Amino acid sequence: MSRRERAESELTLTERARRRQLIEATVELVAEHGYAGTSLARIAERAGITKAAVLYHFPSKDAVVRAAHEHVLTALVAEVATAVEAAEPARGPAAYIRSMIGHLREHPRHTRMITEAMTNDAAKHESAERWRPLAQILEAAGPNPRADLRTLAIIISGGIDAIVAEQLGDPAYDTAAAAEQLVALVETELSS
Amino acid sequence: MSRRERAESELTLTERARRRQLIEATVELVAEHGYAGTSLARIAERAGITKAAVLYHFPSKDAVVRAAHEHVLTALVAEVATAVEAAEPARGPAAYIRSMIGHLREHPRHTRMITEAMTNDAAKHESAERWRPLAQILEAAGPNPRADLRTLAIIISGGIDAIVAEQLGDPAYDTAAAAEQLVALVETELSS
DNA sequence: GTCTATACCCCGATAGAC
DNA sequence: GTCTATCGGGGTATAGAC
Repeated sequence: MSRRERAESELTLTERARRRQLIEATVELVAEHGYAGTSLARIAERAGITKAAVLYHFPSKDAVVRAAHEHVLTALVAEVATAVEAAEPARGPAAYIRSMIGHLREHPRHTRMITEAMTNDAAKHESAERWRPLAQILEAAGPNPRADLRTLAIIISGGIDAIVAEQLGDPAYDTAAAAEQLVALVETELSS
Repeated sequence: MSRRERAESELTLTERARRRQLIEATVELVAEHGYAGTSLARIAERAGITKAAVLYHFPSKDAVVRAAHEHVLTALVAEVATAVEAAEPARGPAAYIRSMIGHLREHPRHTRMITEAMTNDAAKHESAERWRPLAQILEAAGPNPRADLRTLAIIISGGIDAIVAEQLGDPAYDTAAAAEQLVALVETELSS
């Protein structure tokens, strides 16, 4: 709803420590019990304070969860961006797919946090924020006569989500191999 | 958790009418307000009875929502199965994609109900129930040297979900065109 | 067999004391 | 900055009216 009221630099030291502590507790709890199973009381308990104290540092439960979501998303976006920029444009889509699936495989708790956040209405994230960067990467990879890049980006994102979700339910599922298969599918399409 | 205790035929007339009424009310409410925004009190209010009366017909709120979810899913599965069986095996994947996206476009309320159910823990649906039938359709479509069919099925399902979700956020999005693009992608892959 | 009334406990949030 | 107290509302369980 509203932007961050104060800049990070204006926060007290203890304030920043508390926020970080609460965010970490929230990421763990959402990973373990999902959004609905994560109550203010549990977050407070894990941080050693009371419900009301949590609501002193954040205006609402949704704000806590949103902060935790952003924390985790920032790390993901940074890693994917680095990987894509390090690749030559033609391999951008492959770098995007591999780094995103790889990051989520290495941070399963973050994964649950992100998937939970996508569904709960806090996800006022315009879906465009998800597909537009990928569509640009696809465009930079070269001319593509056949596909609408928005739809292709949406399909790829959905495929990534489904692969990652599959591993959540079946830890033995080989997401690296799945990533390679998705990469092959996309590169075939881009050169068709 | 447990199977249906009594067969449909053993239910009272009023019981069946009430269940249907409650399921319809729940589908509408979940479509309008999401799972979290759908309370027993609202379901009861829309049906003209009290919370406790709802819990006479169903053992819990989750059971009501699960019944509503199954109701909607049954219609989807039936339509898709009919379309796939009517197609020659080689066009099975195309029929699957087109009929599923088409059905969800024509029943937006069902769509919200299904996507909400997928995330909330009531989704004890082994994901295998989703990808295995599609993997069989892919297998029946012909020999496929390159792709692991489980992963291909997972990617296709994710793509379908993402396309349908996109339309929920942007009603102007052309899901029919997106379906054709996904069909083309899959058929290219299957003939590679 | 169908339903109402009631009561319980947990949740998110607010007010105000320390 | 953190607490207790309290509120409205949620899901659930039971007693008992009809």
